[in-house]
Amino acid sequence: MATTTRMTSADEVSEPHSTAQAITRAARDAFAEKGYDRASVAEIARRVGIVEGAVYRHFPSKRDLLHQVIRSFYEPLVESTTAGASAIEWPVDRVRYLIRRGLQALTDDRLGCRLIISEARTFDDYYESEIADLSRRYTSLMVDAVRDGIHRGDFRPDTNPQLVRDLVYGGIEHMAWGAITGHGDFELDLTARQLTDLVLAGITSPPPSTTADPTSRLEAVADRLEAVLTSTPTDPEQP
Amino acid sequence: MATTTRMTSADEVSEPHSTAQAITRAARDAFAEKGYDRASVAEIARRVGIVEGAVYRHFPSKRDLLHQVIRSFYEPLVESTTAGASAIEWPVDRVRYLIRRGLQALTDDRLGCRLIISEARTFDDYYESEIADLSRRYTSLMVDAVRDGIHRGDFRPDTNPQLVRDLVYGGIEHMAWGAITGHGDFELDLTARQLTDLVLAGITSPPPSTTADPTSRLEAVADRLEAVLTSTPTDPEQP
Amino acid sequence: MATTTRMTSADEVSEPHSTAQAITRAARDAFAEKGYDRASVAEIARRVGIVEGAVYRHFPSKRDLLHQVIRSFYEPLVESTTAGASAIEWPVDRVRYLIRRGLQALTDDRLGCRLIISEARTFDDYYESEIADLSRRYTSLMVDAVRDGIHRGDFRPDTNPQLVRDLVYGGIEHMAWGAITGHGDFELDLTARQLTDLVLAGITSPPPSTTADPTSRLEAVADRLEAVLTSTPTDPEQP
Amino acid sequence: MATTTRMTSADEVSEPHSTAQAITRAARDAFAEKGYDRASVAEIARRVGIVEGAVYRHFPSKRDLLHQVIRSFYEPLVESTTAGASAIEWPVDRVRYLIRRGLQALTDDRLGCRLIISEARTFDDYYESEIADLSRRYTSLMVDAVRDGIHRGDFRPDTNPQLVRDLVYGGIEHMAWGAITGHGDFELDLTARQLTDLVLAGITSPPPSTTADPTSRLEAVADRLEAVLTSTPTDPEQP
DNA sequence: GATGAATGAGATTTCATTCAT
DNA sequence: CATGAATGAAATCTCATTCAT
Repeated sequence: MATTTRMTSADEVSEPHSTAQAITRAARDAFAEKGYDRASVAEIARRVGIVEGAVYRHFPSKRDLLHQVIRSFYEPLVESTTAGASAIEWPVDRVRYLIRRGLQALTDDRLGCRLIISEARTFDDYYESEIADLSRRYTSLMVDAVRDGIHRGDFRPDTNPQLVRDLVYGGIEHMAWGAITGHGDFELDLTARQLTDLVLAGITSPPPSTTADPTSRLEAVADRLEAVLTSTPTDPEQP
Repeated sequence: MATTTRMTSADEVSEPHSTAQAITRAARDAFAEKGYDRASVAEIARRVGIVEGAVYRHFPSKRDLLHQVIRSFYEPLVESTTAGASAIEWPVDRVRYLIRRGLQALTDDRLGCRLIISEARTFDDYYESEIADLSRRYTSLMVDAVRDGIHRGDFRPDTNPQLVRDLVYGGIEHMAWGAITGHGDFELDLTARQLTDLVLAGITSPPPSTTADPTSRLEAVADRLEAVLTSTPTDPEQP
Repeated sequence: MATTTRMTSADEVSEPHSTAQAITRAARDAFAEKGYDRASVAEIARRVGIVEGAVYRHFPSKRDLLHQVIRSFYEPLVESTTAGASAIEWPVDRVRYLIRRGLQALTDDRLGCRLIISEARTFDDYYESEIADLSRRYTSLMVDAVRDGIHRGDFRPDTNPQLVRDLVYGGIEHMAWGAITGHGDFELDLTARQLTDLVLAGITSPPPSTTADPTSRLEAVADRLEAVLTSTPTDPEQP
Repeated sequence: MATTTRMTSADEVSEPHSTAQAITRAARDAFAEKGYDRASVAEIARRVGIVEGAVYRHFPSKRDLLHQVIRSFYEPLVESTTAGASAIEWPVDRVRYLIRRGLQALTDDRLGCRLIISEARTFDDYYESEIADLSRRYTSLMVDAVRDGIHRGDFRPDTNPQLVRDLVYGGIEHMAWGAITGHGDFELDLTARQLTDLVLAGITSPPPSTTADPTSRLEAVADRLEAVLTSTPTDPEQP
């Protein structure tokens, strides 16, 4: 029975309604290429090889189709990223992971990313919609990681987690446009490392070896030692 | 009488085509609120209080109107920012200025920013257009500042200027959306400082005063400790 | 039942898109009556009994509709005329046929003719279009016939075939306007004969029949005169 | 004073309202190039260098402007051709003249001719208008010439004058299109001669030596001669 | 579920014409 | 007479959506 369920489930996942999936894919391409408004249902149907009306057997409206398309790309991304992030204990590593994962998504499915970047936010009810939830869940992973890092003392206490989130995801989007429009490409590993280094360098707590503070602390230590040592002569319990 | 005529003339000069300007403003609002595609020329005309066709007396096409609107906002911004940046010698300060100026623009004219962010890049010929030029000129200010800073040794030699540009302007855009859509606001001065600090901390070279000095200071500390320790036995004021 | 189905199928074949055909017909009428520019798509749709937009389900543009309309009339005409002309050996007969066929077409479908005459040539790209090809093919039949006749010695060697073509088809067009606009009609057979006679008389080589007859008769006259004169001597004995 | 009046008059004639004339000329060009419907009043005004509304100071409507334009070209042509034709006595020469004059007009002002050919006839009230009158007057010159020729016995009695008119003017129009659209030019003198020769050959009465009539006349002559000759011997010395 | 045709509302754009100045 | 702005009607075309088959 488990097997049966699994297979059914597998079927549904891999090919639930082949037409519906084909429409979703065609819509994703069309929306990503021309934008939601300029991509017509007729064009999507043409890409699939069906007639316009047939689209409405699977999706109640064009707008619903957009939501579906975005969800089908975004949901797995959010799920997998959430899972991946929650398995990493150290905030620094989690930030590193989130940045790399975000860039990876961009490399894997630029059209999907373009959709989210340019179309998801264009509707009035965006912030009440399911997509907005996904977006919030996704970007809050970074906020949480940074907060966590602040708590643990890895990141500066005055770090603004929202700022880091805007910086990272905004930066990725900015790169995305260069990559999507073909002007300027990026190398995943290198970019991930550089971006991570920059951000971490910007928010990491004064590391033992890098800031001025430690030196003064050492000086303080030295002072104390000196004080102690020079006071030793006056130390009572001298044998 | 001559004076009167002159004043009228002056009025005409300072406000040469009040209708054209009114259209530009209405278009900016409409485009920013609903997006280029969903804002109709009819609506823009209604905002101005003229009929649809009258818009075409002043602008040859809807698209041209968009270009005009964006340019009228972007061009002054680029000019003033270029002027401001070129007057600042130190890269660190220039980066600080560029970040603050960018956020300032966002505070000053959110609708204009929204337009650039969400509409300027939606046309196929974007990268061949005048607006793309403005955009390149604008963001290259940051790239140049960072490059300059690398040359002078203020920024790490392995800093990627394009990455910094994407990070900063992408980050600002990301904030912009939050601010524009009303969800989440930001305080200019605070945000500018935090963003600047983060980025500068991320790219600034291990400061000459923090790396070199500490060593000598540590040596000094060591000397002092040594002195303290070695002097103990040879403590003079022995009773 | 199979038969019924087949017949239906046959009907469908012979009248595959009744709406498209209805549009073509309505467009032909409207274009012919008011001219391309002054006949609106809305009017054409109204004639068919559908809404404006429905026309665009069948024809991508108004202009394309015009082309289609012209082609659907012109192509068969050119084909059939070409076939008819090529079956006739003697140039004189071929010219006769072409003239009659041209006038016949005018009688058969004046609206179609009006379209070709007044609308086909109004577009800038006319001479690069398919319709221009048809036109050239059509009128070159006359040019070829005349050339052939010159070769064979039926027509004067100094005949200008292009001139004949312009004369005949221009003349037919001129008549067409009279006929179409209702002012002045023409009787097919009579006009065809007169036109043919005029043109042939104008280009035929000094005809064996026209020269020979009078000559022989003159010869006869001469004979008689000779007879008379020569009989004079044999006539003295007149009392 | 007489001088003043004359000069004013002269001015008015040579430059009655320079603006009005400029508009007429610009309109002629625009209408001829793009057709009446596709040439806008704005474009005509632009060619003149005035604003749209100014056109209406001189012409009550666009349509009226067209009429004016056509008349200003057609009227002189009709007048001069009428005068020229009426000065020629012999029908053959008159036909020759009319053909040459028509082709000449085409050479002199192709745009004007194009207007008449393609625009004058497109209005519903064409046949009630002044332009139609001009057209009738013009083409009837040929009809009259042919009729005259028939009366005098120069042209065949079965010649159809209307047919000749359609042939000649239709033929000229046909050539005109080739010439106007740039495809195929023509040499005035040669074409005029060829066209005239063809038409005259087609309608001229069998010349003294070619037809039946002369033959019978010759026969009559022969009869008389015969009579004379035979009677002569018996008739010489009549007291 | 799919088809093909149709709908109807709305988009951009054009343009002859008017009118206050 | 000319200007410049505006009008309002109409034109072409697009498109999401519906529906009988």
